[in-house]
Amino acid sequence: MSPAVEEDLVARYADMFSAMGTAPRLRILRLLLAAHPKGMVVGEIGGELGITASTLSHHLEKLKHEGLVKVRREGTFLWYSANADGLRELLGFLYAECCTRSGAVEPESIGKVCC
Amino acid sequence: MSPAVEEDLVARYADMFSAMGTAPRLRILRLLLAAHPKGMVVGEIGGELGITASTLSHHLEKLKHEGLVKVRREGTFLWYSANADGLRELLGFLYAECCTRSGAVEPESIGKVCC
DNA sequence: CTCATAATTCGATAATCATCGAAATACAGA
DNA sequence: TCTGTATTTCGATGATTATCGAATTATGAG
Repeated sequence: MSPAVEEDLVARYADMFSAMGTAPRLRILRLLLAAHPKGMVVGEIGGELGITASTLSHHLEKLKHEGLVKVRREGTFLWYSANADGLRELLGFLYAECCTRSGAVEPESIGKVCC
Repeated sequence: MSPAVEEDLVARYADMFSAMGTAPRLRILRLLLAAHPKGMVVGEIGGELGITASTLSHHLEKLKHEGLVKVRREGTFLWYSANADGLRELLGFLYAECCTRSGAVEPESIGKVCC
């Protein structure tokens, strides 16, 4: 991978981490993961977390923009759900940095994976 | 786990993600992981990444405060290194959310772990 | 076409953040 | 103790961010 591309990737992952870097947004993401793959309607998320509509809309926009959630419309409702592809990519990056590339963290300690 | 404690944990993980949520800090962390476990001296980090001393100091303080790096003094030099415990905890959280609790991401897709 | 509901966009504000240069501190050697 | 180097702290500034209520848009039902 060329250095420039790698720099861009790092910047992109930083943005993804930043999107998860506030309690309200991380709670939203957890909620959507718990409701995966169906996801949740905006109003239900707001009701569950006690976030006003406009604030919630901005948070969802940010999460969507960084590829952590996706949205589909169903009539007048918008269903937000976790974006598995984005999360897998980010998790893979963190795993590679911590385990594969540096060996700072032992894979077995992350969670039982197999065997 | 009591709900209050879980909320606190989520807030803490959010702060850790936030610490990784800017390109300069994520680059610092990558650099320290690559130099793990020895770590690097502040001046060397700054030289490598082209960050002024005072800015770098603030970034390192933030990473340290969130438990992502640690520091030891050796004479007049400060050696910063990745904090494996903090990273393992954060990686474990993300893994649990994405793979264990929700099944949104398949463990095998993260990286070759074993078998 | 009008109405009601869902959600976003607008406009604004207070708070946090990233960054810098200059000054201060910490430490080792002479 | 004085000097030089490493690093942090101080003080300040511009930029971004989180948040809110009000206004607007989108959609389907009647």
